[in-house]
This record gives sequence, C-alpha cells and structure tokens, in this order.
Amino acid sequence: MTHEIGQGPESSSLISTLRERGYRLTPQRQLIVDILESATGHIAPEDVYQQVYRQFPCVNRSTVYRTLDLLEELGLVAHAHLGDGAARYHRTEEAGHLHLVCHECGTMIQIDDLDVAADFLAALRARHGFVGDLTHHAIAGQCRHCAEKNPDSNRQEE
Amino acid sequence: MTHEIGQGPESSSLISTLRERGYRLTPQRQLIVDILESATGHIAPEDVYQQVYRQFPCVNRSTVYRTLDLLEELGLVAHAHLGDGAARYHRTEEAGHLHLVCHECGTMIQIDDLDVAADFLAALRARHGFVGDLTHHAIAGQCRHCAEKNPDSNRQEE
DNA sequence: TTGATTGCAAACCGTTTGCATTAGT
DNA sequence: ACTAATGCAAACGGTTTGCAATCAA
Repeated sequence: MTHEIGQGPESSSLISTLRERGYRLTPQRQLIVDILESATGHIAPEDVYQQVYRQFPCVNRSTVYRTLDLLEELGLVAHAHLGDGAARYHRTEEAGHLHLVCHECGTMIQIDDLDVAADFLAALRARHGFVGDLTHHAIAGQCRHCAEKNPDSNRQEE
Repeated sequence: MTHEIGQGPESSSLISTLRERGYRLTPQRQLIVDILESATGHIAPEDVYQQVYRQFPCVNRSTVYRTLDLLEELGLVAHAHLGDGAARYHRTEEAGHLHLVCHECGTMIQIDDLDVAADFLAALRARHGFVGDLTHHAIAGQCRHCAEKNPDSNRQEE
C-alpha cells in the first residue's frame, strides 16, 4: 500500500481500543471503520468493500473480512443474517432490530421496538436458560399482503 | 441410468401428487423420497446425497437439489436454516421445531412445543399483519451453560 | 415421439486460507 | 528489528446453471 489513507474524525475510540488490545492501527482499518461509522443500518461486507474500493482500489476484500471479524471481536460491530445471501454488519452502538422477511414477496419489515419479543425471550430463558437474540437471524413468514392473498399455512419457502 | 431403483412402500401419495401436477415419476425421485421418508428430523442435501450415493452412485448431486426443490414446491418437504452451513430439510408432515443455537459453544436445543412462541407470533400478527414462522431460522443466543460462565450481553458471534 | 428430467461440468456467491511481502510499533 | 497485518491467489462449502443425452409418458 503506497497510497495515503486519511484518518476519519471518529477513530479515537477505535484507536484506543485497538492499542489496549495490542492490535495495530492500519490505514485500512481506519478507512473501514470510517465507512462503518458513516453508514446507517446494516451493511454487507461487499458493500463495505465497494466503498473502500472507490477510495482505495488496492485494498483487498479479505482485509475487509478480516477487519470486520476483528471489529466484531472487539465488540464494535455485530452481524446478522437476514435470510438472503450475505451477512449484514452494524455498529453495536446502534440498537438491534427485528427483521421480518416475507418468503413470498421478499418484503422486509424492520422492527425497532424489541418489546414485542420480550416475553417470548423471557420464557425461553425461564424454561431453557437460553438467552436468545432475535436480531441475529431474520424471522421468516408471510407479510400482511401475501397472507391475505394466499392464506395457506403449510408453505415454507425462502 | 441403467441400474434399477426399487420403489419404496410409501411412495403412493407422492406418485399421485406428482401425476396430478403433471410431473414425471423417476426412479431418482422415488429413491430420494424414500430416503426422506425413512429419515427422522432434519437432513441436509448432502446427507440425502450420501444416502443416495450409497445405493446408486450414478445419481447426481444436482438431481438431489432439484428434487428437494420440487418436493418443496409440492409442499411435501420444507427447509430450515439452523445457523451453520447447509439448509435442513424435513417432511412437512412432521411438526416443526424451534432451534436454539448457542453462538459460543454451538449447542443446539430443539424445542418441540411451539406454544412458547404463540403469544409472540400473535403479537407480530396483530401489530404488523405478519405471519411468522420461527422454525425456519434458528434462534441465536447463549445457552444456559455459556450464559452462566460468560454473562456478557454485548457479544454476538456465529 | 417428445418434452420433462437427468448427468455432467462449470459457474456461482460469500467467505476463508496459506503464504510471501509490507509496514506499524 | 520484530511480528502483526496485508495483498494475492487459490480454495472452500453450498448451491445453481446451461447444455446435450436420456427416458417416462
């Protein structure tokens, strides 16, 4: 890497976190963190890479993956699986969402208020000692529209 | 395919379903259906293929995939994503299960009684018109053991 | 006979890996 | 100087595809 990568304004918490844990501060990491910090909501590794690439085509995809892994280890980001292909990353600062994905039309409903799930999660915890996280996998099903149009209860598709 | 593939005892409902819908009854399809019918619980395409292969090595993986797709279209099987790699197929006759997967130790808890989720699903339906199916994706989280050992609420891993 | 179904091989997508080189500390 | 981090290229697992050959109807 010979090109210069300017450091974003918000890297300070990252920098200290990295240093504390003995990791090195590289331009690539700064860039990727900056991108994650300016992104809203969920973003796939490929999207991160595309944004990186626009600025610095020399940065490699695998570095994006490795950096996302690192940031997840450090607790700065987390990923979720929304049913389709790639995982989606988001800053852990941001509140988690529930994702309802219709397996007929593909519509995704995002639910910010996690209270709907509170009793269910409490029951899982009480009965099985399991601390569930419903934000990690999308919830499959039929959206209102498709349920009205096609009210079968047997079908299950992606 | 020159080898003979005997037809299982339970193919009759499939045969009629196929014929009704204008599909052809091939030995490959019979074999795969027989395997699915003698299998208990969830089974990955690769597992199906391995069992097929043991009996008839000439049958191709892609035929397994295509047949699973077809059977799903016909409503005879459904698939679920349990967090790790491959999808798992099961007969739709069999009751659905909830799968709780610990993202720290990998333990999977299977819950046959879907009542735990009933109120939650009812709430989703009432508030968003969404008919959710919690059996399609595993629920991520921490199992009892890991939650006691490592009670952080921030971490999220596969 | 003829179109659905198969086998094959190759491609696909998202991700991971081994290794030599580079560059933070 | 030392070793973590990178770029590269190749592999991975799971799945899908285009096409010519086959075979159930």
